[in-house]
Amino acid sequence: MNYWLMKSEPDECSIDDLAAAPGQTVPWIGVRNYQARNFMRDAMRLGDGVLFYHSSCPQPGIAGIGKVSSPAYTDASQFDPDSPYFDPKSKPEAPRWLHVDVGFVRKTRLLGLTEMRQHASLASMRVLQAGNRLSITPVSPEEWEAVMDLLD
DNA sequence: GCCAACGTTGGC
DNA sequence: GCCAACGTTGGC
Repeated sequence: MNYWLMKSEPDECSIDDLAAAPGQTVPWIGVRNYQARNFMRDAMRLGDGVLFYHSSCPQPGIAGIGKVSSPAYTDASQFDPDSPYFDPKSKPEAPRWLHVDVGFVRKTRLLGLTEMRQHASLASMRVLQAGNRLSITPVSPEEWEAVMDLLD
């Protein structure tokens, strides 16, 4: 069992959108960063825990809990010229980009970024490191537990 | 809207 | 394979 923090812009998909989605599951399409892709392809397992993080919004922070609900599979949007995620260099016989599905577990209070920074127990989290831009980052069991303690 | 960080691209 | 230019992310 692994744990992850996954960033989503609430304008595109908020924790409420995830809860309201068919099957309470959304395909995590649009990842166009190799490190993040490799996490999905090589390290994610069904049932892994997900901290659902709202980014690029007035109140960035952890907004809920999700879970990995599919293995990694081809992201079809890379072949769609009308998609903002279109990648003209990706070939159907060798797809570059993959994604998993993420399922809803529960909504939490918003654990804001500024509050996260105030807790020494979270100081090691990748999302808090200067210059971090990765949309998917691993979370250690200790970090996961510390977040759960703060959410309860 | 600013800007720091950092990944990607492409010329050489 | 180096590295400057450029684009993107994302908090503020």
